[in-house]
Amino acid sequence: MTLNFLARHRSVLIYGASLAALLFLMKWLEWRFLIADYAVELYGGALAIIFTALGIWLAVKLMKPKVNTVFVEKEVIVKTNDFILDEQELARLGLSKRELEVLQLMAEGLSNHQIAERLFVSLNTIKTHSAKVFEKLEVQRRTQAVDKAKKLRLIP
Amino acid sequence: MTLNFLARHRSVLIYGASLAALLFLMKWLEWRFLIADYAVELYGGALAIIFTALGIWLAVKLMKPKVNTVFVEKEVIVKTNDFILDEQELARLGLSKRELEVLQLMAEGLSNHQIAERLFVSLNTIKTHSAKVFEKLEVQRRTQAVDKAKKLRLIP
DNA sequence: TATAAAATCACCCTAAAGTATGAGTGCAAA
DNA sequence: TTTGCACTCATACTTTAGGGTGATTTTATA
Repeated sequence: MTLNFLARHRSVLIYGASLAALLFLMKWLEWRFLIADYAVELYGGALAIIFTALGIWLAVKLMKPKVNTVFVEKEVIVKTNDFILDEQELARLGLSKRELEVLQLMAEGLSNHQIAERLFVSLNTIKTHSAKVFEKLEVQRRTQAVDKAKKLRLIP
Repeated sequence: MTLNFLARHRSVLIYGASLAALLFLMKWLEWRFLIADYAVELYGGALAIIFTALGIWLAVKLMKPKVNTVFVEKEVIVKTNDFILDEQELARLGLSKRELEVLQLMAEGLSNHQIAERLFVSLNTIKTHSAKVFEKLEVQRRTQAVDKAKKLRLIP
């Protein structure tokens, strides 16, 4: 870490050290030939060097590494299954509320008998309704009715 | 060459010039406040602050900010109604190519007889395949098989 | 080459779906 | 009040689907 720092700021340090040395020499000569009246300059010079170093150290310490956030898009494929009843088609075909109900349950895979039980009616009633549904959808069997109803968006 | 040197070491030169100017100022102040003995502490304090700031400035200028690159995955929802076969589910259930074929035609509303004709096989073959499909899907009737297969994304 | 799985086919039987015909009740609109 | 439609239910019959058992051929893999 320190070695790394030294390596990277070699020029600055050398410059600083040279300047400090020069200052020191200048002061030393001045102090040698005069009394301590000029000790202030030496004191000031040392202070300058020390606090410069301190400032550098603080900056290094406080500096936060810049974070570069790169967003990578990841596609998530979602099948849209939002069903919206085609009221217009429903009206056009003239399917009654009950007929649609039977069709829906048919599509869910219920047998006629099961649908009858679900709706609290007799099996005959269900046969009647499904016959009517087939007639209006112009189909021959439940699988055809379901397929067509899905395509016409009558059921989800 | 010289310009290049100046450009690269601009901060250092500025620092040096600043230091020199400050030294001059120091000398000038020393000479001006030679009488005021109490000015030493104030003088020293100001010097410390100035050179700390200068050090920080120098560090910021010279130090290249460390850049941390962080990769963040951002999910992009792609809504589609295009049918995508769930190969995994298909494999899990162990549906054969032929079985899936029969299931698809079943969902289209074809009777067993019609499917047989379409695939150039006998009605018995279709019954066998559909029986196998029901077994693997754990259902009892074609409408149930179709409903489940759609939900499992085996058929569109 | 042997083996397992897929594909194909047959036959028997039952259950479920689908068709046809008819009837009764309730409700809303003309 | 009458009429038409939706809903409900019944009966009889036909067709289709579904379950079970068994067999043969084809295909791919170890």
